[in-house]
Amino acid sequence: MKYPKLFKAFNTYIDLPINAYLDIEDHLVHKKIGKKEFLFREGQVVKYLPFINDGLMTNSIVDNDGEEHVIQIRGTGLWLGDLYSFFSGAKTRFNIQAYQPTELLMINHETFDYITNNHPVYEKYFRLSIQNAYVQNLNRIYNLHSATAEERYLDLIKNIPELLDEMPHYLIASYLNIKPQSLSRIRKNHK
Amino acid sequence: MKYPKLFKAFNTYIDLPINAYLDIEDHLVHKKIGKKEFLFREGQVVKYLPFINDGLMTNSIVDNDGEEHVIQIRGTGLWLGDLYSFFSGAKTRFNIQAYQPTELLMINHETFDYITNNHPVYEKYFRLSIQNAYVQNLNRIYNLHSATAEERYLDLIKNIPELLDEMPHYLIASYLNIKPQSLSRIRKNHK
DNA sequence: CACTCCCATTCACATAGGTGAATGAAATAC
DNA sequence: GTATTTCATTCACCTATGTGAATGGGAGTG
Repeated sequence: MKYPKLFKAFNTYIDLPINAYLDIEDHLVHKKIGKKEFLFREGQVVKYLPFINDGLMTNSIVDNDGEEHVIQIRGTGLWLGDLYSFFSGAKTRFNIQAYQPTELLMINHETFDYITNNHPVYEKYFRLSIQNAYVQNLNRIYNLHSATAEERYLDLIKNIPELLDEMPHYLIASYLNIKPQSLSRIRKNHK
Repeated sequence: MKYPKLFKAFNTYIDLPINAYLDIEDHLVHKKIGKKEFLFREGQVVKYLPFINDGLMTNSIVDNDGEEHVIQIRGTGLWLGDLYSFFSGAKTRFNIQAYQPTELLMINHETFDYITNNHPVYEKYFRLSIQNAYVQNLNRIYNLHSATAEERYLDLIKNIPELLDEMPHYLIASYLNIKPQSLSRIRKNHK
């Protein structure tokens, strides 16, 4: 088994037979990208579903004032792309970017059709996976509504303690919907 | 055709053959609920996928301080439930509630299995539908990050002008992530 | 009709977080 | 190894939004 993390990811929502897993291994597009490198940029049509086999990535949008807003942060063992663009063929609004040297395993359309046709359990996996992501987003919205900046910060570092070392603080601030100065201020109170 | 709005909703993402549509009509659970009535409450396991055939509903969470946070507002022609709870059997975190007399068409598990087995195109519809909802949530998060309270207000009433007449302002304020007093202040500047 | 209750609005004041500038350390480039 | 750029931090000040109290209108109930 070449990619145990991918196998494990599938098995969080379904019981994936080992042969169904092995059938996907050689159809994956393997890609490495470096710090600050973009995987996809706003305006492109996304041709792959990317799994982060090792690394750290952000999904962000740059607004009209040129300010970058980090919408999602995802690390090793998770997917981060734009399902909508992949399946609809529409141009993506998002910038998907690495912030550590990152190793990706990517599924293209051909592979997606191949594996879902041969192993319907994959279809179920992707449905459950997106349902889960959908609810995560609702929870994120709730969090932005109900928690203070300080609470959001404490929450985040509780969940991903290594983030402070692995990602520029100004991006963490953006994800928390505060300015870097405010993040510094909050951190000062928690030393 | 009893429910043209439902037929139209299906046809936003797929081409639904009329016979496939007719096959669902008599399996729907029809329900009417009144102002302020709950469809589902936090802690319940959601047994239906509800389509709003006519009316207006909110999805909200009450925090530890007893404050209600409106996460979603949906009107006629849209779905609003908890897909996650419906498909996983987990208890929902959300309160789904009407704010106008509301007429619902609901799909239960038996009907869902029946129609997706007989007409695979429904499977595709629900997958596309949730992908779309997922991206809407990302956009909502972006909006909360990048727009001021005033911009969010103007955006909202541009998209749903009737909302101000049909829903208590304190809930609109909650959806915008501001207090009712702040909504009043903003509205004063736009008369 | 009178009595509540609920809610939108306004005001005065409080505060979380934003802003812009200054500093220095670390990373990157030359 | 030095120069340059990037970024985290701090500070003083500012502003959008929150808070709590007061007011009055409108809907619902008896």
